[in-house]
Amino acid sequence: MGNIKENSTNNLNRKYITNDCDLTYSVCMVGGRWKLLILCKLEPGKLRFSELKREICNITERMLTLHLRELETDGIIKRTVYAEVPPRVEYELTAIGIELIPIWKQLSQWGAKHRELMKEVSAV
Amino acid sequence: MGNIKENSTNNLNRKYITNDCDLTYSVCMVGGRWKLLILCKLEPGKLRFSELKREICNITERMLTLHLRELETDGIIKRTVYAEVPPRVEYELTAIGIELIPIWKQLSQWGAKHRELMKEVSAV
DNA sequence: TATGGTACATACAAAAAAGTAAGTAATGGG
DNA sequence: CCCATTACTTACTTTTTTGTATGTACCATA
Repeated sequence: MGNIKENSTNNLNRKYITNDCDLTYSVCMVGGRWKLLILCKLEPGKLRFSELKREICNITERMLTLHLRELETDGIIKRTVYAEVPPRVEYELTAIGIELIPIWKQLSQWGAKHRELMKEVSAV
Repeated sequence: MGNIKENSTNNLNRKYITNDCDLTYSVCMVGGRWKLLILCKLEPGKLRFSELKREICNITERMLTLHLRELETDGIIKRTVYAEVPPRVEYELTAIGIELIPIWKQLSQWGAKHRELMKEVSAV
């Protein structure tokens, strides 16, 4: 997220893992703290920076910026700047980003089911 | 992974996010560096600690232990200890763990497609 | 008695991610 | 000229995750 050390074991391991496994690669791509929340908010359509900020309470501007940048770099969202003052910037899912949606739905359902299951277990 | 500070903003935000969103919850559950690789290896069936270690080159015993513990705590894998010397411990997916498999497949395909796409883009 | 294998545990260090606080550019309106 | 608004930067601190190195229990076998 900030600077990474190119030759740290940590970074080399990340590369090794994501090269080796498409699944790990995918999860890395959306693994940041706020990324999925951002993507969820963008599902219905375009949103401005300030709208995202308002919708995701607790996120700081810095975190929002960083995650948006990474998602953009990874081609999952598209950023459009309008030459106005004060500035207007809109974010939206790209085609490949939209392809994630049906998969999310399933993961989401799995999560809900898992959550229920854990509740039952801890209740016993 | 180690000790977490219960009332840090970091931890409170994690809780807020995972409570709010089943999707983020799911991804958190498999978000550790080596977790998905471990789960992939377990897909065909039970494996011993040492077998996992051998199959996932570069992983340290500490990391393998930590991730296995978390996956176990989260009910995604099951740990069976045999009272032998030297010890034998086997790991396998649970029912809810197995339910993740079809979702992985799709995510994996998405990842492969995304990877191709990024290659094309950077080639231009 | 020393050695070896298995599946860990522990103390510590390094790296990365997340969060805090303050500042910036541009310009239209008062 | 001063202030407000928007979408960010930047420098810094804290927290969390990952990695390194070493140690442990158990008993069978050499």
